[in-house]
Amino acid sequence: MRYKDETKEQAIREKAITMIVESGLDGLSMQRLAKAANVSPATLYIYFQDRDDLIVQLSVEENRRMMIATLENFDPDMSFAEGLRIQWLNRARFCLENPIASLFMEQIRHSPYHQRASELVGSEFHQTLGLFVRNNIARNELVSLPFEVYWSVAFSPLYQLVKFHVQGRSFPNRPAFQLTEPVILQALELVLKALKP
Amino acid sequence: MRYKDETKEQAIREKAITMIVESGLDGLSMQRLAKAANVSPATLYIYFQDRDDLIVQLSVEENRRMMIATLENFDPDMSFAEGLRIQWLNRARFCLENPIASLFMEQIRHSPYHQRASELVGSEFHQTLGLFVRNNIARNELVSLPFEVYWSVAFSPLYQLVKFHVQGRSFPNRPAFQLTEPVILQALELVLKALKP
DNA sequence: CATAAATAAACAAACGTTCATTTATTCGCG
DNA sequence: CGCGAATAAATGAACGTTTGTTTATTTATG
Repeated sequence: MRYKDETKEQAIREKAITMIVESGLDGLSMQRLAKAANVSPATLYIYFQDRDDLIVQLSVEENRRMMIATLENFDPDMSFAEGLRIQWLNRARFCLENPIASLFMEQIRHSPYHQRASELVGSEFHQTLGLFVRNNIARNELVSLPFEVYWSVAFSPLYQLVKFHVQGRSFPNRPAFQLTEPVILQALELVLKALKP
Repeated sequence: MRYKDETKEQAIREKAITMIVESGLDGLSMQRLAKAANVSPATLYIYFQDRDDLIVQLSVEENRRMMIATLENFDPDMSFAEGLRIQWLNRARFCLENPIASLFMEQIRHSPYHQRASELVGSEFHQTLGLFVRNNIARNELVSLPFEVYWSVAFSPLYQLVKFHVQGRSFPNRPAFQLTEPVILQALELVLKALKP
C-alpha cells in the first residue's frame, strides 16, 4: 500500500496560512489552495474533512505551537517579575520569528472560528498560568484582581506591540515600528509597576 | 426625478454589519445581504461600488462613530488621569451600548481591510491624542515613551476588557464576564500607576 | 496483487455583478 | 391646479465564474 506524503500535508498547511494572511479568511478557496500547494483539490479532502475543518485544525496547531513556545523555561513557581518576563520574551520571540503564523492567529482570534478552535485546545496552558497567578497572589508579589483584569493588563500590551511590529506600522503617517528587546523590556517594566502591590 | 430612499441604505448597512459579525467576512454575500435588507441585489450597487467598497465604507463610518463617542467631553489640555479616564469611560460606554458595532470593528481591525480603511479616516483624532500626550509629558504628568509603547499600555487593556465583555466570555471554562464601571476603574487605576512618573 | 494515496474531471450551488425594464418622484408648462 | 416629460431609484432575471465537494480512475508502494 501507498503511504501519505507528509510533505504534501505540510505544503497545504503552509499555503493555506499564507493565503489567509494575505487575503483574509474569505480569500482562502479550496481550488486556489490546491493549485498553490501543487495538489489536486480532491487531495485536500484526504487530509481534512472540509474547509471549516481545515481552518479549525490550522488554528489548533498554530495555537499549540505558540503556547509551547511561550512556556519554554517557564515555571509557575517563579517570582512574578521573572515569570512574566520569561513569558513576554518567549512570546515576542516566537511572533517575531513566525510573523505569518502570528498574523494568522490574530485573524483567527477575531473571527467566528476562534471559539470553536479554542474549545479543542488543551487546558494545561491555562492551568499553568492560573497556578502562577495564585502562587504570586499568595506570596504577595501580585495584587489580587479579577482574572480578566489581570490578563488584560499583563498581556494585551505585549500582544498590541507584537501586532504593531508584524503589521510593520502602528498608525497611518507613523514611521515603521520595530519591536526590539529594549522596547519590550521598557513596556514590561510599566506593566510590572502596575501589577506589583 | 426620484430620490434615494435613505431607509434602504440604512437597512443595507445594518444587515451587512450583522452578517459579518455573525458569520465572518466571508459570510457576507451580496445576494444574501440583498435578501436580508429587502432590496434587489442590483440596488446594492447604487449605494456601493462593489463588495470591497461596501466593507471599507462600513469600516470608515463605524470607526468615525466610535471616535466621536470616545472624544466626547474630552480636551487635550486635561490632566493625564482625567483625560484617560474620560476616554476609557466613553469608549467603554460606546462599545457596551453598541456591541455589534464593536464586534464588527474588532473583526475589521484584524483583517486586510483595516489598512485600507484607516487611510480614509480623518487625522484629527490622532492629532488630538498626540497633543494630549505631549502636553502631559511636558507637564511631567506622564512618562516619556515611544508612542507605540504608550498606546499599548494605555489602551489595549481596555480594548481587551471590552472584547471579553462583548464576546460574553473570556476563556473556555470561565464564567461569563461582565464589564461594569467599577471593573473599568480598577483596571484604569493600574494603567495610571504604570504611566505616571 | 492488494491497498490506499493521489488525481483529473465533473457536479450543483452560490458567487459578485450587470442589464434591460419598471416604478416613483420632481418639474416646467398649460 | 393637473399633466405629461424627464430623470434617477429600484428591480427581477440573467450573466459568466468560482465555489466547496464528490466520483471514477490511475498511480505508487508494501
